[in-house]
Amino acid sequence: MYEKKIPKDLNCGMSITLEIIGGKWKPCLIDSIAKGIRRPSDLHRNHPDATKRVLNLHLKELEDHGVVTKIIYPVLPPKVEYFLTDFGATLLPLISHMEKWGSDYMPVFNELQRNKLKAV
Amino acid sequence: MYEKKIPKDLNCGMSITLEIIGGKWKPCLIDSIAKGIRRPSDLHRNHPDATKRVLNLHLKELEDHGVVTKIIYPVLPPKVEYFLTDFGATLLPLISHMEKWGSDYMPVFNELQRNKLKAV
DNA sequence: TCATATAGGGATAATTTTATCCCCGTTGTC
DNA sequence: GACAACGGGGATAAAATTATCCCTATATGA
Repeated sequence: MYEKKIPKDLNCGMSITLEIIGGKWKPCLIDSIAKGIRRPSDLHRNHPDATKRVLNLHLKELEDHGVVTKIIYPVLPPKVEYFLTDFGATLLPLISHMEKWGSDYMPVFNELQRNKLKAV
Repeated sequence: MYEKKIPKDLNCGMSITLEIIGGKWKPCLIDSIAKGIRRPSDLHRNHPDATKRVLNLHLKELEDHGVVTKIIYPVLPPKVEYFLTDFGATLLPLISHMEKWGSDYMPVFNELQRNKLKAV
């Protein structure tokens, strides 16, 4: 990504976890790649709300962090595929845990949001 | 927080989870409060790298999201305590999962960072 | 010949998050 | 009287993240 000016705190496990999966589309990307959606264009079709640009940036970071491997086939038109590394695969249980918590408490959360709106 | 202009996607469990615990100090705050550190000044002492300002903002959001309860004692000098709600307590296993993953892979991660620096 | 699909990225702007600085009022202590 | 501790927050700046727009290049099919 761009050059960062505030050093990260790497002593805390949580900050490392968030450094790796904290991007807006990273969990989705990891999930999709794990499900076999490997090509950039397919990933983009799978997440139309994200820009190609951002997906590329995030994929680059995931690659830099050792979560995915990028394979460029020397053909034309170009073909690229991303694969989850073994390291990246260790994230899957964590991601589903986070996803599950959010889904379980989505009703609670949305209820709160509605009440807040009424109060305002 | 400030007024947001880009609507959040509330269909995805992951986005709700990150909405709730995604702030820079939120997991630390939840963790500290769960451990019995309840007063704002104590929380600040516990996380000196964070500003009082940011801690207040984050605590406010945690309160709005129903994760903590704020109790203001009508005394002088003022006394305030935060408590984890039952809802907030359901976050604890998730947070320790994230914390554990980060700690487990901290060596791997730091090794990668070193190699990247050498390459540059 | 022209549109489309493929993968990528530069330049810049908008948005969001976090940091910095300084202020308020009260009580107790030196 | 001066000062620290308590909890809080306004105004503003910096930093980080994400969005928008447009361009490169090649091959295929209409």
